[in-house]
Amino acid sequence: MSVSSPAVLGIAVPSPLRRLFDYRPAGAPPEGGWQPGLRVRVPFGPRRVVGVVVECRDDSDLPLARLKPIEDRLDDAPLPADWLWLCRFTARYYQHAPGDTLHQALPALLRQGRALEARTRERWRVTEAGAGEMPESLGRAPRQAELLTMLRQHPHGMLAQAILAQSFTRPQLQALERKGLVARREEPRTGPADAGGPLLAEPVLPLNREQATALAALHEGLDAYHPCLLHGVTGSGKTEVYLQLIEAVVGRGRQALVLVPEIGLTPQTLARFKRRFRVPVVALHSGLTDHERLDAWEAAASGRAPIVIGTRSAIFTPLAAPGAIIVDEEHDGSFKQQEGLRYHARDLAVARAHHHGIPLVLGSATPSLETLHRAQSGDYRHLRLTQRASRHAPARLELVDLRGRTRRGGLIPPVLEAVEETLAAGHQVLVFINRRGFAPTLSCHACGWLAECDHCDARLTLHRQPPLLACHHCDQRRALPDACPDCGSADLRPLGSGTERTEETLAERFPDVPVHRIDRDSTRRRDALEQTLTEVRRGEPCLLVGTQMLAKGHHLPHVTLVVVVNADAGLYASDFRALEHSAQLLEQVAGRAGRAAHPGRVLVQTMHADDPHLRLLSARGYDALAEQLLEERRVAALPPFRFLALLRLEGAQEAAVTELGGRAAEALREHLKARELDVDCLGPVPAPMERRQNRYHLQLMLGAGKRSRLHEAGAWLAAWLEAEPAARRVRWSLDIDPQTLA
DNA sequence: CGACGCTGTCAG
DNA sequence: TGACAGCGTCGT
Repeated sequence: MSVSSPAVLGIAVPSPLRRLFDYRPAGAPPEGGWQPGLRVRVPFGPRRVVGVVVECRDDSDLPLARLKPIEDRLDDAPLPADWLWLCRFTARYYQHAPGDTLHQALPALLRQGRALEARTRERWRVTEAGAGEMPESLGRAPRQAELLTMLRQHPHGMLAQAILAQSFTRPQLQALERKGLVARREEPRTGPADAGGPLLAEPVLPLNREQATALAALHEGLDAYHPCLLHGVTGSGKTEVYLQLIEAVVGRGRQALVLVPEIGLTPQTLARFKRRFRVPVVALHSGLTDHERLDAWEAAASGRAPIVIGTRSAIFTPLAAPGAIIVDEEHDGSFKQQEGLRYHARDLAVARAHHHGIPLVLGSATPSLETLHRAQSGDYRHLRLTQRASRHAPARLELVDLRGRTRRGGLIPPVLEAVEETLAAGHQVLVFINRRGFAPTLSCHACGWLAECDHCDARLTLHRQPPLLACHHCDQRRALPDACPDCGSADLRPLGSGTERTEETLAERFPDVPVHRIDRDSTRRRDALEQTLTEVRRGEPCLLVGTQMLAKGHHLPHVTLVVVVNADAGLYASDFRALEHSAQLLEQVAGRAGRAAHPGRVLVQTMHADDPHLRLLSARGYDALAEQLLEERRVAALPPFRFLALLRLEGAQEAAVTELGGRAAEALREHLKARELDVDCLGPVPAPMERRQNRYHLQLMLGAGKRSRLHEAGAWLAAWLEAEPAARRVRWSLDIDPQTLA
């Protein structure tokens, strides 16, 4: 087959510019000819960068003579086509620069130009000759003789690493190799995908009727795009369904990709997957080195890794034989990247499963309203798991009215009594408080002064260990003042409670019981969280005080009382998703209670015990509230009934940001009117926290009933901004399907 | 006079 | 985004 050579290569280079750059091919084309997916090194301005060929064409907007030739070709074969497809889809959908998108989706070493090759390890074993009698030639080489003896005891050979660890040397190995007594072999680092034999390393767990029905439904569609919401209460055994689906997928020689929330990729979760299967489970987490990450990427791309499990960015892992995608806790906010390329891994999972024609499972006890809506409208199959393994009904939320009650460390007397009773019964208590630090802020009792950040429109949080005032939105840290900077009074008092203060109060009140605090400050040390949880799982009575970190994933079978210090944060927030997220969080926290032999109680402190949403959640649970919220969204024309995009603008000078925002809105409105596009444009309005890190934040909201219209308007706006000189002094980004309006 | 920082421009 | 040029300020 002759391969024609294109005159022009459209190349994605690492830059925020939303276009490809054209180059002329140079040097020998690879065996398969020039193709999208090949990496090249190209001159770009004063730099040399690694780019990826995206288009092979015969013409360019520029005269061919003005195009620079590429400097170097880095690959013989293109990067995986499924990966390139997803990157291009992502760049288009999120209106992001193609080069930047591709680079973000590539392991660091590939980004730097490193070759993509299977990383191997070296195994040595004795040859037939070496297995016979000890040759005389080794009479004067005692170490070689010892080495040979050792290798003879390992019929499957030994890794070079292990041999060298026994203080043998490489020259000794090579000497034996020259004598034909031992041989070396390179083997893949992760074992071969299929060594024959059974797939499972442990038996499957028996399924209840609902699980069996769900699994059967999933089995029906193994060869087609088949999206399902696996809607199962905490403890209903979603993971077992995933595991048995994966068994079927891998059994057919395909690969499964599992996405989990950032907080969900715990050693425990991973251990459960690894325990079940005899095939390699590749985990992609933040702790990997660049080499390990490249290794994992290669293992997935080559098909050697049948099971890939990872957080948000793992959606960009290429797969040789995709068989299913599972998104666990699909409602979790960590699937949405909140800066730069603002993609949602769950939504990309949907697109990817559709592209490959494979099943997709979105699992959650508290599905996002988006997913719930699509399940109800028939886009997704709705599979429910309502039974808990423990046979106790999920704990109901009991609302505790805070009005007019004195609080100690955030807790009122009847709640403290409930804590006492639970501890006395030999159980554990979890106190959930969504504020780090000692207290939300410091105030002057004489004049009402509040400690505020110099760089943000925010209060400084009071910390006690170490004692300081810190801003949770920027890096400002200040020493504690001795007196009020306004009136000089020395009567400065903490206002409200954070984890540190609640911990302190509880430790004073219950001196005989250990109090463990779990938040970002206390678990900064690696493994600190796992250590504490191991301790807690031993089951001795104790108190756990923590933030969101505690709400998700972790099994705490001895906790029978959960206290939510304050449920009001999301109740009346301006963000239209705040209530949904609050309800999900409360339900998740409640799910921590009473998983073992004892039923649980969940006490929810609130200033708004009469709030209808809160009452509905308490009386009838998340599903009922979700129905209500969906109805409200429909009436208000908000997602999932309408599609949104948010233009965020930020800059050091307020005037420049405001001016640009105003003109962008005006230009867009004119365009929408002229083209009769059914898209509305709200703003510009200051962002909820207008000043952050001394930068002003402004936003413009676009809404449309049809995705294609929104897309068109967004693309036009991005193009306008790129062509606008004033936009260079203001940082701007387009957030398609924004998760929060902050 | 050179060191430094700010701003504007350009990238095929 | 990042490299660099052009320009102004400042310190010795």
